[in-house]
Amino acid sequence: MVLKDYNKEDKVLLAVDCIIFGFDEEGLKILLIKRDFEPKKGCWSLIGGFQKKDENLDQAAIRILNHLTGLHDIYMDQLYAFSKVDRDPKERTISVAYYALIDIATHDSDLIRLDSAQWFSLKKVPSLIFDHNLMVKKAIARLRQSAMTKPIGFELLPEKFTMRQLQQLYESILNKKLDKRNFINKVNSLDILIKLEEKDMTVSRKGAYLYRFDKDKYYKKLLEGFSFKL
Amino acid sequence: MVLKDYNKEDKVLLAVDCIIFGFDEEGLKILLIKRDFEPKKGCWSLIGGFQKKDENLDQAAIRILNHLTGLHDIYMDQLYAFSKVDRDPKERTISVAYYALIDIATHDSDLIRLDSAQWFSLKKVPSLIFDHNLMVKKAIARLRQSAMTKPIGFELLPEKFTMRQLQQLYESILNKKLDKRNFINKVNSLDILIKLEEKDMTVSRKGAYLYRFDKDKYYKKLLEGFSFKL
DNA sequence: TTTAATAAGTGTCTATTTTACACTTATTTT
DNA sequence: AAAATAAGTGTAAAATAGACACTTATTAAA
Repeated sequence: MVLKDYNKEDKVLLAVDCIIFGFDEEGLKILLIKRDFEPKKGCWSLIGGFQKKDENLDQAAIRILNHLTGLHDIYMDQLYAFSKVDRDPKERTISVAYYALIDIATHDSDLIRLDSAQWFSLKKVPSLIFDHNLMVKKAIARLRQSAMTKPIGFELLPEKFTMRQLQQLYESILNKKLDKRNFINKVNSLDILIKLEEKDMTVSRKGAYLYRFDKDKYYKKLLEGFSFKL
Repeated sequence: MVLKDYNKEDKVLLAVDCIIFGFDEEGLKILLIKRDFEPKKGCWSLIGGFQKKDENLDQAAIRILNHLTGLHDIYMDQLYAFSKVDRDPKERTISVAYYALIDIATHDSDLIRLDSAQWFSLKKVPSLIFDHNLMVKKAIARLRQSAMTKPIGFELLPEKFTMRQLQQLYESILNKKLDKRNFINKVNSLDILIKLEEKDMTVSRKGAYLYRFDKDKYYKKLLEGFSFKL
């Protein structure tokens, strides 16, 4: 064989589905939409769409997310390619899943126009179309893994946040209670937070100091990675 | 929109490329082939092929690996989908990379018929076609990550092996020297090895005890995971 | 204005894990 | 019999992780 004939090869539809993690005072959630088209019209599903010829998968994921939710400038990462032959009953489709992290409050305004979308707590995710529940499961596992090896939070928390919020974020992700003092000591040892003068007075009578991430140090740690045993 | 017209969507060629890691007395290597077809005939490349309609990606990876190398019953894992628009100059192609782990000696006989294939030490990987060097880089990073969070070695070592071989494997993967005593202590604490009566007398005058993996405990640890700081 | 209620904030001690480090042993070849 | 080779072995110090309880600032209610 001298020339491989690409034309003889099967082509497939390539979809992108997005697992959008959000965080608010109730904990970690994912964003789902009620499908308004067949197949599986009326069922809950991840946000998704098809890749176009002139874009790579990252771009497709960003476009689809923005188009369906209005969200922009969102952190996204590729998760996994799902390829079971009959995963989409209508036509052979391979789906590359991406996951995104956002702070729900910060992006609330973007999402207001989305009446068919809804946030679901991780523990209350309904039955989804196709293999979307599997995608969600895998995304949670990945997020958990990430939480223990690199700083996350930057994307999921508002610019200013309290230690308690950060702890609650980690508790949601890891699905377990953490000790307040140990958590603070650990986080402080990472040296990626800046303590502000300002206090958040809405959550308690005493008020809680606000922090923000030191972006430079945050991204440095992101590259290095660490082992965060919690 | 009530019915989404799948037919309007772009279809693409979906390729699978395999990063095959092998281990022998010289260390960790990857298997490359010299392409005998266009484009890029004569260049070094990963083993790859196209996915067919009636198979999922895992199956495609297994088929391609077996077809091109004769290897079978090989551990493989999906790595990442590479989708840069012009990654393949001939036609728009998305490639899902898989990586495989094998013990070179054990599979030598399978590979004998492959005169266009060659093992390259990780440090001497030549320039490859398309984005294959990027794939290799990402696969090494993944392998390194895996080595620290779950037991590997089962696939890369012969059935019976010495502690030194296991240590050399980890040294190759992590690309650093490890302390002999600390390594043994750590490995023993995992409780996944069975020490045999038998010694390997080929490597030293004193001989070295052979070990084998306790499959049950090995797979149990694989599910649990661990933190292996080396 | 005093009291009660709420969540924030703070430090130490113990257990576990990780790291550093050097000599003896079994065997073969000379 | 001596020399050479790689295997095999343990302990102490340092770093990290985990357990644990009281005080403080503030507001709302009495």
